[in-house]
Amino acid sequence: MQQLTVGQMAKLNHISEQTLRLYDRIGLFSPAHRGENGYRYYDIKQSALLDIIQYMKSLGISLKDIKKQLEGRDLTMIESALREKQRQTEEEIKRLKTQRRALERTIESFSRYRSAPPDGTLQMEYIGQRQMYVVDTRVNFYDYDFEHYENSLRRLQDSLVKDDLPQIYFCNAGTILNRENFLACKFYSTRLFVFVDREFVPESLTTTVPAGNYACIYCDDFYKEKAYISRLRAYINEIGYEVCGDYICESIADIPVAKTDSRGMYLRLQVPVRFR
Amino acid sequence: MQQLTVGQMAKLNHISEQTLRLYDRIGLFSPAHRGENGYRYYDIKQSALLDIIQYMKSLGISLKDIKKQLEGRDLTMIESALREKQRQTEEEIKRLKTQRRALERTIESFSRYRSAPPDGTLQMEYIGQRQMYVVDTRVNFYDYDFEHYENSLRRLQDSLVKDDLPQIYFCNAGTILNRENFLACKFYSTRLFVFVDREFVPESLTTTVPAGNYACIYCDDFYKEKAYISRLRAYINEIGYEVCGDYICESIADIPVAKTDSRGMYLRLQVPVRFR
DNA sequence: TCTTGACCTTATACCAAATATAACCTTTAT
DNA sequence: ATAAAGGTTATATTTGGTATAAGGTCAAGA
Repeated sequence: MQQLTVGQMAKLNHISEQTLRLYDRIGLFSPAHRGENGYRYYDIKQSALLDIIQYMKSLGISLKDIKKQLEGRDLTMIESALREKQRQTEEEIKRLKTQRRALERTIESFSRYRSAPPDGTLQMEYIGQRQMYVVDTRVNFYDYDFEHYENSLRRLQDSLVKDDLPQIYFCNAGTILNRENFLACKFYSTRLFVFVDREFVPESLTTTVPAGNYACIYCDDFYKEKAYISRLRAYINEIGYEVCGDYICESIADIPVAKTDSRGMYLRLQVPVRFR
Repeated sequence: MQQLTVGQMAKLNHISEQTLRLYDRIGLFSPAHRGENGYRYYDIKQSALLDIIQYMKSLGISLKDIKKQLEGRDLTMIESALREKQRQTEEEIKRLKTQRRALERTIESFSRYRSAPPDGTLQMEYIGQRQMYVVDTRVNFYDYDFEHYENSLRRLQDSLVKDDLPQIYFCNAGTILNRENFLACKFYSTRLFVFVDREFVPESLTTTVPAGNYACIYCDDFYKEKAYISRLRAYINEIGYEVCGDYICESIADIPVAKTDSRGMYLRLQVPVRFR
C-alpha cells in the first residue's frame, strides 16, 4: 500500500498542503495513518472521498455542511443537497444576468456622460421606447431643495427593495412633470423614476415611455432646471412644434466625482413633441 | 442641513449600523461630522457616494479596491474597473452554466444508481451518442489493482486541469478496451475516460462514442470485471450478435458510501453489437 | 429633577476558508 | 556532516461583516 505524505497527496489532488492539514484538524478529511514522527500518511484510495469534498465545495457548500452530509453517509441527504444546490445555481445565474445588464447600463451611462453635448445645448432627439419604475412621493420636488431629492431617492430604493427588485444603481433616474403643468409653467412634480429593463422587472411594475421625438436641453446643475425649462419651451414654440406628452428630467449621469460629497449630475431635460 | 445619526443613515440606505461604523473605521465612508459627544453625523447627500459603494460591492469588488477607486476619483479608472467586472461576470455566468450541467449529471448518476438492474444482469440496451474525454495512461489497467486506477484518475484530473476544463466529478468515468483485444480475450487497456458534454468541452478534445445497441452486464465490484467480460462474450454469441466496436467499462455510480474509504462502484460493462 | 429606554460610543471576539508565518523536527541527498 | 527539502504545531492575517459587552448620551414622561 502506497503511503502518501501531505505534500504528495496535495499535488496529486490539486489542493494545498495547508488545506489538507486544515481538513484534518476540522475532522473533515484525515490521513489514513499517522507515522510515529507525526507525519500524515494518506492512502491514494482516499482520493475518492476528497473528490466528493472538492466537488461539493465547488458547489459552494460549506465545509461544515459537507462534513455533516458525509458523516450521515446518507445518499438521499446528499442527493437532496445537490438538488438544493441546483436551485441555488439557477438563481445565481439569474442574478448574474441581471448584474451583467446593470453593468452594461452603467458603462453606457459613462459613455453617455463623456459624449454628452455641453451644458445649455438645445436639440431634437429621437428616443426609443423606455420602461420606467415610478414612485409617487406625494411631495413636490420643486418646493424643496436637492437634499429632498436625495431623500426621495431613498424612498425609491425602499420601494425597489419592497418589490424585490435588484438594487439598480441610480445612474438613470429622474422626475416627471405632467404635460399640463409643463405647458402652464406650473412646477409641480411628485413622481420619481428609474429607467429599468423590461426583461428584469415585471411588466405590472413598470410604465412605458413611448418612443418619439423629444426636444432636449442639457443641464449640469440641478438648480438651473427651472430656467432651462423656459428655454426648452421657447425653443419648441420657435421651431413650430407642440408638446405631446409629459416632461422628463432625466439624470443621464450621476457620479460623485467632485469632493463635494454630492452627486455630479448631468441632466437631459426632455419633452416629447410633434409638428404642429 | 439635516444631520443623520448612524441609525437613521443605516435605515435610509438599507445597511446596518455596524457596517457604517466599519466603513468609517477603514476610511471608506465617513460621516460628514462628528459631534462633541463622539456621535457620527451624516449628511443625506452622502448617500450618493454610498450608492456607488453599494453598487460596486454588489459587483463583488472588495472594499479595499472600492476605496482605491474612489480615492483616485478617476472616472476612467472606475470605468475600466466596471469593464473588468463585466468580463468577470461573463465568465462567472459561463462557469455556473457548466456547474448547472455538472449537477444535472450527478443527480442523473444517483438516479441511475438507484434504478440500475442488480449485479450480474445481462441485457441489450440502446445507448445514444456520447462524448468522452480520453487520456492514454500507457499503463495496462488489468496488470494493476484498484489503487492504480485511482492513480490514473489523478492523471486524468491533471489532464483536465491542463486543458482548462472544469473539474468534473468522476461519477461517469471508465476505461476502454479495443474491440480486437476484447474478442481475443486480451486484457490490455491503457485508455481512461470521463463522459463530458459537447457544449462545455471543445470538440477537438473529445472522442465520439457512436449511438447503437450495446450488450451490457452490470457489476458491483471492480475485481469481478474479467469474469463478467467472459459472461458478456458468451451472451453475445448465444443470442447471435457480433461485436462491432470497442468495449467500455463504465462506472455509472461512484460514491464512497461505505466506511472503506474506497469508491462504492457500480459498473456497466458494455460493448456495441449488431445482428450477425 | 429623576428615571427609563432608545440610541450612541469603543473594544473585542467570532465566522468561513483559507493563507502565511515562526519555530522546530525528520528525512534524504550530497 | 551538512544542507535542503519537507514535515510538524501554533498563531496571526485576510474579508466583510455580525455579535457582544461595557459604558456614554439624549429625549420623554413622571
